[in-house]
Amino acid sequence: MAIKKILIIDDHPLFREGLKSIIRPDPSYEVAGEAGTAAEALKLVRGAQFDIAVVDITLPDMSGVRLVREIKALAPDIGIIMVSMHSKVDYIVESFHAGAVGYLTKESASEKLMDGLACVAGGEFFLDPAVSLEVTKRLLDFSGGDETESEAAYDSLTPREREVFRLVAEGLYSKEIAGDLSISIKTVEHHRSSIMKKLRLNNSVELARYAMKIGLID
Amino acid sequence: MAIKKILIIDDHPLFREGLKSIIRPDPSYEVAGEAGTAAEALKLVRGAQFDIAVVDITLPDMSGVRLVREIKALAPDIGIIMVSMHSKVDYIVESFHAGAVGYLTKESASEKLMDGLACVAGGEFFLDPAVSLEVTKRLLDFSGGDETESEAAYDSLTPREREVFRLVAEGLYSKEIAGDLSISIKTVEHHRSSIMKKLRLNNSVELARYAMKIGLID
DNA sequence: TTTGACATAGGGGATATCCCTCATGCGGCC
DNA sequence: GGCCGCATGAGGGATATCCCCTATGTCAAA
Repeated sequence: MAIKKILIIDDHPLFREGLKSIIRPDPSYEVAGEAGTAAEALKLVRGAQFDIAVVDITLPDMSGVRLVREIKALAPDIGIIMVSMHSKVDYIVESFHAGAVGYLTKESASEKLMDGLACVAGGEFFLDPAVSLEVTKRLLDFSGGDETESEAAYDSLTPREREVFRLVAEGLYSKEIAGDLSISIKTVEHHRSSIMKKLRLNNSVELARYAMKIGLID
Repeated sequence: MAIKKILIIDDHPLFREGLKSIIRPDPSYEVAGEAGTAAEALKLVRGAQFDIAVVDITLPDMSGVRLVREIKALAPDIGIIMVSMHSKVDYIVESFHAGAVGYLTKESASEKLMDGLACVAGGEFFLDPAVSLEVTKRLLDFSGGDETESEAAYDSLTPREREVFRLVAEGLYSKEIAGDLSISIKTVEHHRSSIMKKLRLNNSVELARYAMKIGLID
């Protein structure tokens, strides 16, 4: 079989270097490209053929989950392994729904990465056993209401709502946001209300957490 | 000169593996120990001699900055390089005040790590040039009021306050927290108020962000 | 033993939030 | 033209927040 070409997408060069060091000893694989942003990654995907992409779930310009969708749209045959800081069930479920076929956390041991590559190269799914317990449950009951909930929900926000969303999450009061955007407090509150309704959030703290979860701030 | 013994402290095995791969080719250094938690790290420092410690600023059981202080108390001669996801000025200033002599971000290129090791081994300070601009300013005016602000401030919280802190940051209402802890709403509000005063926060959203910044939640 | 820190609890008040409803103007779209 | 999504704005009300204040019991340290 031909050597598998791998694309590494992570905004931390030091981490990319680590992944490359782990992959390099195995002659079955070749790191054929690396990107620090989603934009760079998409450019590479358009310009060359890759067999496997290793994608960090948090990127500066786009969430990793959304990037997965865009990559799969351009190159449906590419196998995608997600790498995340967190082992949150939601992320994993979303990643698989978006088209990923592997998932491992940065807490994983390095052999896990090679296991994952082997699985994906062989056309199988791969899940870090450390997190697979709770996840398989969630993956199995895909009838259970909202699938890609948080990501899809965020997509449903209007541009103005996203703007207000960010400012609220930054810790500004409605009053300050109104001043910044030169609109009335009532309008800000209306947007905030719409945001919380769409994202099913109960208060500003949850809103801030959500914003951080999807990498909108901090 | 003898081979420099290095201790790597980071809660992500994959990242530790990456660092080891980068260091391994250079025969001047030897990764003589690694730890995933502050507790493990301190155990290793007590049991063996290390020349340099590479410390991640976010650890599960203790902040990297506090760990630096504890390590320096046990082994004053050890050279400490901080590695952080963020290039936030505060972190860097705090790290140096705590006793670190090097700082680089995970955004840094891998050669930077070796540069840093060489500097520290030679008894010099090391700062990733990418961030040194704004930092040198702050490091020079060390008279400028609050030094270790955010970390020292968090340390000043009482156990009960930390408990309430976490629950507030999770998005619970004072009412719910009062129920959880079986105390009155007024007491919860009092704790919350003390927390915000000590940490100089203006509202719950900032409180949540602070909690995430220091890795208390999510 | 007195002092001080901590956790507890409450009063009171200004302000912000959260949750409705309603209304207007502006663009697309069918 | 009529419909709909979007941004804008307002009114009103329940609840939470944020900011003061005082006060009590406990426990450890000085």
